[in-house]
Amino acid sequence: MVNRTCECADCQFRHVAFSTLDHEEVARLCDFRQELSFPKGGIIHREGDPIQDFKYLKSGLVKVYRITPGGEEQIIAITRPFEFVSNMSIFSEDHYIYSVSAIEESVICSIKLGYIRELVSMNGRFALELMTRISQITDKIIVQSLDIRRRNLAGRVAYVLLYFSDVIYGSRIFDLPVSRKEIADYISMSTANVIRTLSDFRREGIIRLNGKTLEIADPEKLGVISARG
Amino acid sequence: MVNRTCECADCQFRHVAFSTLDHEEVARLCDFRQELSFPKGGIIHREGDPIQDFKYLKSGLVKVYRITPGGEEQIIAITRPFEFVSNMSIFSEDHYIYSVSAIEESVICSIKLGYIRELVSMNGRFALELMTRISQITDKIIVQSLDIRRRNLAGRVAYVLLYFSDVIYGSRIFDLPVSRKEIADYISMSTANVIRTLSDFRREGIIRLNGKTLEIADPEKLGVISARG
DNA sequence: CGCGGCTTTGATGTTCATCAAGTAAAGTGG
DNA sequence: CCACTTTACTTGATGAACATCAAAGCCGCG
Repeated sequence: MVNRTCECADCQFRHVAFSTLDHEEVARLCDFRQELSFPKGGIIHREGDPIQDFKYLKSGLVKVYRITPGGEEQIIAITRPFEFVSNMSIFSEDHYIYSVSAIEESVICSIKLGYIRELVSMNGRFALELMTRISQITDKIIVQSLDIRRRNLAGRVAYVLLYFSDVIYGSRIFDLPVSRKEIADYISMSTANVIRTLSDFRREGIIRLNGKTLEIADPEKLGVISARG
Repeated sequence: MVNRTCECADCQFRHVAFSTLDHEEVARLCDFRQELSFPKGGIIHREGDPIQDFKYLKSGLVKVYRITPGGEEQIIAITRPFEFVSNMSIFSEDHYIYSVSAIEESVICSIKLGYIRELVSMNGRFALELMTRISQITDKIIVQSLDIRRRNLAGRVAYVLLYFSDVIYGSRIFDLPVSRKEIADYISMSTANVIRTLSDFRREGIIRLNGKTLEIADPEKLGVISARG
């Protein structure tokens, strides 16, 4: 699960937020860094765990979620690499307010938060770069939450399918990474109605759906439903 | 509308994010700073305007909102002083993605963004302080949006009344700062149903309501409705 | 095979938005 | 200050949207 080899200097992911670090800073980074692998379904951290590391996703796919007082999962984000995993709250809280788990097998780069704070303090360009990245990510989450809220059910399903297609996979054909129930938890509707809406789209020829495999047959129409909804 | 006198060194709002600045930095701040007053209803900035300043609210009450493709207002936040006004996007975008207007007469402290970036670069403690503040604010917005999404109508109305009471006014009796329609735009429901739900609460003795004046007569029951909804 | 979890569909009732009509309140111009 | 106009508020009635419940099919896994 842990891999301590460190080739940060050559890491292709330095552009995520570490492009401004100099030679020595990168070298020190290795001392504060771990690479962690998680199997499908593995929990990266839970609500309430103490925040001790700055983590970002190197490969895989994760979901960020919380448990409501009623005991249901509410999914906040499903994201690909380069989006931070512990983006929110690392500067404002000392315990996580959301859980994160791996939807696909995932690799996390985990850096001691103390060193990140040190870098922010010492390296102004790093501070600016990091703020920019974190802002981008939180902006996206807020916009997505507002987008979902203002849509009706068909609009929500269309929206999330286009999100998977355009943002997550960049392809009109892909395997749904989550269960119907998780889609429901993501866009705040009931599982039955997610399935019903998918069946409607299939009957209307907007999508082709076979188990988890989905093809968006008519992206324009799906876009109209998403926009109008 | 503009007030150029500068007594930043003594400003009671330095704790917002400027507590770590030294003497000289505060002095320079004055060169990059303006104080702007807005009447009730005044627009502080609009979606699409270029972002040139870091702004925060010194007094008053503002709403942050966007216009949906359908032409309706969707309110993202209603906030009191110390919460930044142009918090989001100042590091990730060069044009505002939300509009902000004054619900009550408001005073904004507006600082050239270039100087803020300079401070972040030069003063690590300031960078950390600012990141912490911005994180707190975006965290709150995300949580609130998720909270609203998972509630039914009665729960949403109860939630927003408790928000006004506990967070905005700190009192069980207050004047509603916004119209019924704005409440609807805030919690994503129709105006008629906001009114209906308020009438229900009044009939059940949970609130007393006379025009804009509202008293929460039974906070416990309202809390239950908010929690269960 | 047989069991348990995910999926699908139908039936039902509730929740909610919309429409319409009316009332109160708040501006506006003379 | 009053008549007029407009905007905000309120309520009821209606139908559409949506959640919930129940039953059955499917599929993977022991």
